[in-house]
Amino acid sequence: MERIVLVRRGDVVEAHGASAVHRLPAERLPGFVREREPAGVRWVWDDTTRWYPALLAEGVRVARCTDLRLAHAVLRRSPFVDQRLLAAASTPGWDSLQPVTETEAALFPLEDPADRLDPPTELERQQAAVAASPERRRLELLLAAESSGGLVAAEMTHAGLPWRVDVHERLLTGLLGPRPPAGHRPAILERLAGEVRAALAAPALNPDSPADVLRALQAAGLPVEDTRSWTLAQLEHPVVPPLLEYKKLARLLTANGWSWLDSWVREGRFRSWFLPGGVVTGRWASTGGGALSVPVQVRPAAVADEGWRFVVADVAQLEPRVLAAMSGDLAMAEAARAADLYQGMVSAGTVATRAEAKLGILGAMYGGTRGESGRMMPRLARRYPQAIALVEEAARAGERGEVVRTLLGRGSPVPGGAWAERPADLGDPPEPTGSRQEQDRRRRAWGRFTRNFVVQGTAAEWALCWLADLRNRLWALGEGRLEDRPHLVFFLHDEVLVHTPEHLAEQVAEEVRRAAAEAGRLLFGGFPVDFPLDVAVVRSWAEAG
DNA sequence: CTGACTTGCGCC
DNA sequence: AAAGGGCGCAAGTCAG
Repeated sequence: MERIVLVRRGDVVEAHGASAVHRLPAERLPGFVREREPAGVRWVWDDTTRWYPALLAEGVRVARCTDLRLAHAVLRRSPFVDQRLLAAASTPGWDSLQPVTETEAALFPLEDPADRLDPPTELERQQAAVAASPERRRLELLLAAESSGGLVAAEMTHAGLPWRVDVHERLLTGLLGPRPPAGHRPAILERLAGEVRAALAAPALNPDSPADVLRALQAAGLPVEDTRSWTLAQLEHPVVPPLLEYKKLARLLTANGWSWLDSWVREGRFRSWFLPGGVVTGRWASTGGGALSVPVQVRPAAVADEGWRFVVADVAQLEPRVLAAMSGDLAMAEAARAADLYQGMVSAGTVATRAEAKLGILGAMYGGTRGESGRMMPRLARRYPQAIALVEEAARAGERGEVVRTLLGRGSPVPGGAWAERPADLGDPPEPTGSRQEQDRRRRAWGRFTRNFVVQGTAAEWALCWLADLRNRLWALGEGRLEDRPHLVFFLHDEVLVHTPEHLAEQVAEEVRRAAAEAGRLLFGGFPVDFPLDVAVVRSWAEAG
């Protein structure tokens, strides 16, 4: 497989191949890539977000790339890497390189810091670091998956998630009333605000101000310290129903109301940016429109095009299954043989009820030590010794300030300022009796983070492999441009949406399952753990699950 | 006025 | 019923 490193030099692009360097004007790049792509090329560039959108806009899709920014971030933290091999004058530049999104580019046409970096030499350092690693194979898989994630993310932004403004607006009008002029509350919110003020005898109350609401609740004699919905729901008072209703609808208005539509939906597509590796654990982040927390409430507006369908797939209980596999815990893997892992634990006699199983497993992965989930731990530790030992060891390592890693070698951050130095920095006077307790509290909190890191991060690796393999399978199902074939339009930790012509939907569903099985093999070889999917072929996202 | 922080809540 | 881990976002609040 030929490797071609692309380098921007002003308006000229240099393409460094194995035997030659081509220089071409930037606008000829799409043609250049299109021509060479069929022969099989791994394109190497500083950062997918700086190159790929322009190629996609010209209808050019690439099969493989190396994203040096993403790879650099992984290698710099990996305990599998000898950091000396990565060191260079430009290391801080690569460390601080940020992905670009269209809005930023348009608003801040500043000189790009990427232009001061040299991709060919960075590639050499990265290759040397991987080659010298005792865990070369794992790192290679992680880097390939991460780069592929960069391609998927750019393609999802390019295609956008089909979104029906008319459906969304009907939904808003039904719940809130007609769209009000700027600066005014929708009629239904205004009515609820009036009911809240009346119930609290507070005519000037601003229900959007938590502090204001808290004062009014306390003045009415209610014993509350915050205004969270759950807190309010515990109270017996006439203000509770209208206030809860107000908060729910106000949330819809501010998070996914008319201005959200104005900002994020264009030409029938919700377009946000997905940022692979945006979370320290390796999960994706997003920017623009809160793409990773699209409420169930508005999902009816995500509707496939005429003659098209969504294939919606999610993995049941991804993280516990990953924990079973990465720890090699055969007893837990046996419970995971059931489509419902928690039910499998009940069948095996480990716990009495599904609710207990869920509580115990979540507690083990998140570090819940109190209440029922804490009481469950001894039983889980007896039954699933390897799985529980893995998370316990990760927690202890974190408490000692050590780095932990995922299966493929993504390293956790060092605790840094998070626990010891911070109180002084904040001017928080260390109380003689409290400071030790505070330190212990911080240590335990970091232990909960590292405990979760190993599982969440390895689950993110599984999901990346799933996505990468699925991307290739989808491409093979169709012809023409990306958006004419079945293509990914959404990804959320353990769930994907594929937009596909209706006649290919069943094939897509099958490929989604095959890709999941392949991801399991890639990460865990022959270890007997299943990753069962819920797959639905639907017109609207709301019909799934 | 801007920017940083807090609060609360949506998603996994 | 959450809790316990990870996020993004909007509005209010407050310091400079």
